[in-house]
Amino acid sequence: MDAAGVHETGPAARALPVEFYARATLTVARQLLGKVLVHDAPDGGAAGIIVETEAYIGEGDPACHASRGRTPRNAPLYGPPGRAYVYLNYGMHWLVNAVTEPEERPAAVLIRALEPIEGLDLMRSRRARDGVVLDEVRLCRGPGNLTRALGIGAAQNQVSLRRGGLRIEDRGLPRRSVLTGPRIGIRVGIDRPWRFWIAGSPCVSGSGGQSAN
DNA sequence: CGTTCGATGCACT
DNA sequence: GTGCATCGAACGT
Repeated sequence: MDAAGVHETGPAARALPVEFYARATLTVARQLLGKVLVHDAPDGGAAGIIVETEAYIGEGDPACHASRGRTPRNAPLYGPPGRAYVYLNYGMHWLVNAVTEPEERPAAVLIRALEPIEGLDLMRSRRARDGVVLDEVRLCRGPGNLTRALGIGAAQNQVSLRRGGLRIEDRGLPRRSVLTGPRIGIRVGIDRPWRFWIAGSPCVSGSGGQSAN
């Protein structure tokens, strides 16, 4: 609560509660669309609207990191919901997930793309490469790109998404129509339509998206 | 200890 | 559409 004890209006109030994450992963993946991923880092803050997600669910999902059982690396998947699971992929890209489901049920939602809304200049400088200026649409398109733009890395693994520098907030943005289709960038489990994105958003990765639903 | 390979991004053909 | 950069986790000797 704030000083007046009336109503809390800061970041902590807008951050999604643990109950949001402690549900079926497909539900969380869909409902994270339109929410805002925020990272207040030492070198500055930046934020964007989540426009693309993918669900990775349990040891029975061959594309989920938990498919071969619990390991030190994937331990965050087995931990409490509402925390971040951040790991290095292909030796160069940090990918950020929101851990879902009740504790001990390994599952998470991969954040794949954002529409940048805050800290655009900082994002550009973080992503600057050979002096090329990136347009807003490409700034956070792709899971490895958005972590770089937001300054997310190993230090954010397992942090709470409810308080602290890394948060996901509900800012009451208007609901937009959602499409679903197969997950991309994986070689197994492509039969499951567990990718979700906001229809028509230019910031969505891959083809941007025609598919069913 | 060596080998494989991945929830990618980007340049290039 | 193909190839490559780059590295640590996982697994098989």
